[in-house]
Amino acid sequence: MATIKDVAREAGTSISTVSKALNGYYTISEEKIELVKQVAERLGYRPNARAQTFARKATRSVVLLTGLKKDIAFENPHMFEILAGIESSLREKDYSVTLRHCDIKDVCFLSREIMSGKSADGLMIHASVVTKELSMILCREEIPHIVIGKPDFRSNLCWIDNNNELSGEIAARRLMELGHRKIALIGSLEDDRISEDRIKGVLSELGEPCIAKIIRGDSTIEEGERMGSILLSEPNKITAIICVNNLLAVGCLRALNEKGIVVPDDVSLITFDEYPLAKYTIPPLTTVSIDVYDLGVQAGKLLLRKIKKPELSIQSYSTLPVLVERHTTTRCLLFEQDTV
Amino acid sequence: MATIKDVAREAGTSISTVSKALNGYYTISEEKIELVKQVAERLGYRPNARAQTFARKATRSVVLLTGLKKDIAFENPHMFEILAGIESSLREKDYSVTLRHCDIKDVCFLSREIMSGKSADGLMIHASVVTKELSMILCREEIPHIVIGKPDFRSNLCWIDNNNELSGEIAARRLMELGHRKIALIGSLEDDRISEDRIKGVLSELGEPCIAKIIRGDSTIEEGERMGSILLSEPNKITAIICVNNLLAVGCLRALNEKGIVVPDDVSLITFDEYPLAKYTIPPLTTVSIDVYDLGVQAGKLLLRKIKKPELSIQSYSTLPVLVERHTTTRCLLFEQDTV
DNA sequence: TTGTATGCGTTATCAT
DNA sequence: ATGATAACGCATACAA
Repeated sequence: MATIKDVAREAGTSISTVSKALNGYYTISEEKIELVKQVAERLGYRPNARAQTFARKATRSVVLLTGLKKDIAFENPHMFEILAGIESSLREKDYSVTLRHCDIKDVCFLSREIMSGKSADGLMIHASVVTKELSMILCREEIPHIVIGKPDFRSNLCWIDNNNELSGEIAARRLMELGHRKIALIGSLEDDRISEDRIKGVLSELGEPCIAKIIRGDSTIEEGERMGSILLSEPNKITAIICVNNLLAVGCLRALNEKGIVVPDDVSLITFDEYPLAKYTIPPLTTVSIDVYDLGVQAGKLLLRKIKKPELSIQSYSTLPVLVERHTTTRCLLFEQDTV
Repeated sequence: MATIKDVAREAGTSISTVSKALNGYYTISEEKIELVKQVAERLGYRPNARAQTFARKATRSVVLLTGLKKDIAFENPHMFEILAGIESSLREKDYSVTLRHCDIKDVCFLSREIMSGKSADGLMIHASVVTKELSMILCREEIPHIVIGKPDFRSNLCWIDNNNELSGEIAARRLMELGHRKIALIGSLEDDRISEDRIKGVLSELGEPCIAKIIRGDSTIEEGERMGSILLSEPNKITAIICVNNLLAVGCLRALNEKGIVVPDDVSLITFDEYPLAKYTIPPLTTVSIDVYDLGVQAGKLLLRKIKKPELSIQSYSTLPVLVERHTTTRCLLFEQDTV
């Protein structure tokens, strides 16, 4: 295996010239650079990454700390989609991600071990494992980091998340645009923060007069179906329903089917996220979705900036939701006639 | 930041003693080991991983080469579940995985770059990006590797996969056990190797007399529905259906529902894989599934062995399918009466 | 059992 | 523009 020494000898120069030539220092003459590159090519020289890492005092890598228990990829594919995004933006700058399983119990120990052991230049940490203690450590020791998801406590952590409240607003606004004025809302229970945020957004956009009813229950298909039936048995005529997630929407769709109500002609239905079922229902669901891949891309870029300039204090970043209009929403003919 | 030098000075010994004490060399006396550990602890000493990596001439890491395009995590969560398994078995031995996007076009270049640049000790490569040329390189240069999935050509590569043919056999056998003798098979098109393997397994177990019909089509819900209807309109009374994958099963289930046929009382239905819909249908699907996480665990272990002993020539390994009996299969009452 | 000395392959500083 | 050389922090062969 050829080393930098061999290249230097063959090219008749010093190793420092070789190093500079290959790393694009502008103090080396064009001819030397050409020469060195040719020799390197001829000898099949590849810089030893381990030595580079050591000499440069930087690994050009970050580690992602997150739960990786069995079935995680099926229960939470979002995380891996984010990971794919992260990888892409890091790769662009010649950085790499390494994956590390992590409990909430050992996140502090691990973070310390990784950073003080210098096995990575920065940390990405899934919000589900961050603690206040960790937040202290990261900030006090000025560790370049970014949390994936919003921590559920106040801190100086740097985090990135999607904006569920905004998603709620977008869903509501779209229904309004389509002429709907009697809108019901099927939510999850109060301890589901995502659900609460979306509901908040919906309400802020809709205003009281348009809300026909809010109803909450467990986040399952069965509960969605139950709540859907309740909604339909009410005297107040509803023209559209917002379901706070996929499972509730599927359940609700079933309830509508059973009662012979045609979607979207009789009632429009809108929900959030692509996963797990949005495109498999009949008709496929209109949703307000997140570009999770892009979330990862942004997370990677942010962390890279923090690594270059640790004093930088970016705090948080939210990605924009997008409306994916499939086949459960349509113009409300009822009110259409009023306005025309 | 304390280095090994500092520890040596504080402990009043040499750095080599410190190194040995901390790395469990048995030539160091108990007392010295105790002393060194205490000093190290007191100084908060952490070995510099970059220096270790350099001195040891090993990174204790492997890289996973696979496609990571947008939406990959939703289209192919299996790969990430495997990844989680890989991480777990590597972590146990203090190794780590780093993730790297890779096209089929640049897999050779990348593999070479990573290995000759010494940025990893071994390679895991997804079958979808391996080529014959790559296979030559890996074997000729004796690169510790393992391919995730079976390469679609003969080679000396080391690979790991699940056994779809065996899955087919298990599905068939289970239906037989339940007393079914008139069984139909809904498959994907001939170019779908997974489908073909499963069909092969089913046929080998079932034998001609039990097969009522084989029908093939595109791997979509709609096609599954179409094929299901065809099956049901035949005069030959079917008591069970095997669908080669989730989408076809869901479509078939729809066809059955439409005709008012009750599953599993009138007809049993069995399919393969958990993803994407097996547990969301009514009733939830009985499937023959793969423990993908375990597939990853095994892959990790195998690669580790290859790294320790590169001359080892393990060639392939298959994981065992498991029957997940949910609610679309039941005993066949028709034939039950005959035999009792 | 312990210590000395060398090597690992680069990068980077400072002369020239 | 080029080169000599000192780091980088640890592991390890060998000497004691």
